Amino acid sequence: MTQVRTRFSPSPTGALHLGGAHTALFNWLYARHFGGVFILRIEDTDRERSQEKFVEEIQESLRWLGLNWDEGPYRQSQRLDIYHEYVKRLLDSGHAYCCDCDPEDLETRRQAALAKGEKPRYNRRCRERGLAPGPGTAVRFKTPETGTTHWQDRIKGHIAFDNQELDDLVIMRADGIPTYNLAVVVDDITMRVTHIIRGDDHISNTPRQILIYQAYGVDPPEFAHMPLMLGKDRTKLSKRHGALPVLAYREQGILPQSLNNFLARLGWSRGDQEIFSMAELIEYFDLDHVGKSPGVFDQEKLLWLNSHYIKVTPPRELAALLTPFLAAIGVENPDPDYVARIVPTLNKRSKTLVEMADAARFYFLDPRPYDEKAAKKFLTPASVPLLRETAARLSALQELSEESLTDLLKDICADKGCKLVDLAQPVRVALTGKSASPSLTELIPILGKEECLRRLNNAINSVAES
RNA sequence: GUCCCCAUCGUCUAGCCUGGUCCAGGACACCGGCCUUUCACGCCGGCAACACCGGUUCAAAUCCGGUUGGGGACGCCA
Repeated sequence: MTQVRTRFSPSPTGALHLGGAHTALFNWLYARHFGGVFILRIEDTDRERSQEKFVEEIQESLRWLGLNWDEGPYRQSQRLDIYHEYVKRLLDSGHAYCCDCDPEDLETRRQAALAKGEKPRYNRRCRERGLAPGPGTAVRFKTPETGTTHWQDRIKGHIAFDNQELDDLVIMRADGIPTYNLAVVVDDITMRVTHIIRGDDHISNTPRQILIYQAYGVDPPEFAHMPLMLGKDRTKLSKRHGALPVLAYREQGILPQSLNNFLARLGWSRGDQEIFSMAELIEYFDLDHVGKSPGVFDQEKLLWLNSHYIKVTPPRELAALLTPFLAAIGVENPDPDYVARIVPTLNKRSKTLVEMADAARFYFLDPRPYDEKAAKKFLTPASVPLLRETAARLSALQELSEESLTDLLKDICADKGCKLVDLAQPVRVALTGKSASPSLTELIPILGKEECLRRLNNAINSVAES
């Protein structure tokens, strides 16, 4: 069996979005599953809209997701000579012809046809004129006027188009730049791509491309058209649905593994399994279990996966990922050991690294000013004796451990005749500034005795002042 | 409009190819409860779907046809 070769071929006209990441992932997984080659190809034949910064951003996005490529990035803009040669071959073999129709005229005809509810199609004015190549002359593919073009799609099954439905598409513009359909085919032939996995919005391009393969006498690769990802309103996913560029998810504190797992499970499944490591994804991924129907992007599920991965990622590892987010709340260069210690107290209560950094604030910064509602409710004159007692006993405590602290808190309650919650909440606000936090018995040892005493006293003073 | 694709809980999906084990399973979300020093986690339970019509068959979520609905494509964009 020949080696599997897949490719991801974005056009750098914008940032890499979820949909792009989805197809990139499927191509990557398929290649990795079969020990094949994953190629990155930049389709930048649209000079107007292509931008170098997007080429960079796309690569950065793929790197973040861990979707490494084995070849490329190739750029179509640097392969013009190859396309010219291939166009010439089509011209020479009579599979293509030159066309000097006025683009503006064509455009008005198109609009008119669409307005009348007809399928816009080129009238083939130049098909038999035998025009010679030259300035102002585009090249069109001579599509067969009869017959059908069909293929066995690896996801959708058998698909057929009447050749009559296709028209003589432009394969090279008047300025000598090839169009998408020509460039893809030439690239996929020369790069020996074996499987084309792409969004099903490309289905209608496929018969045209197959015809071009046939004109070159080359067997087309396998096609697999994956269902599109839709927004909540079931239309093509876009910004309005809250779908963001891939890198925006990184900024929001989503782990790459969460996004990969999410994207993999959208359209593909393996029984009831929801959680997949990258290794499992590579091991199990196949085209046979890719569904045919489109899926809706569900932010909630992504967050659920993210909270899962935040929980299971080893503290040291997560600490490293969290550190950049700590910088955002003003904590620069924190001690890695200290961060690793706080992680286990926060990972069950955070859905994103942004949330986690926010919840970690009190570990680094003074809890004042206290959360207004929390202070009003719990830092009351009545709580002062409890805070004093806690400070006194804490100061006398030899060893800060969960057990000793649990005992300490319970003893105070027993002596003062109060419920644990009535003691814990004022202490919590004093130490963290909020009414919700990690458990006191795990946070106190991390803050340390001195710091806790300091905060307790500050809280007592703040009650006195108010 | 024309062509193409699709159709199981609100969402992601298993099951469909190789009809019966499915009065349809899992997960997210949601709603209860338990646990509990707060918030979470966790655990237990609940709600909730085979788009519709017809056909084939002893038997259909599963096969066939149609209807409806949704999506996509119709560029000298990709």
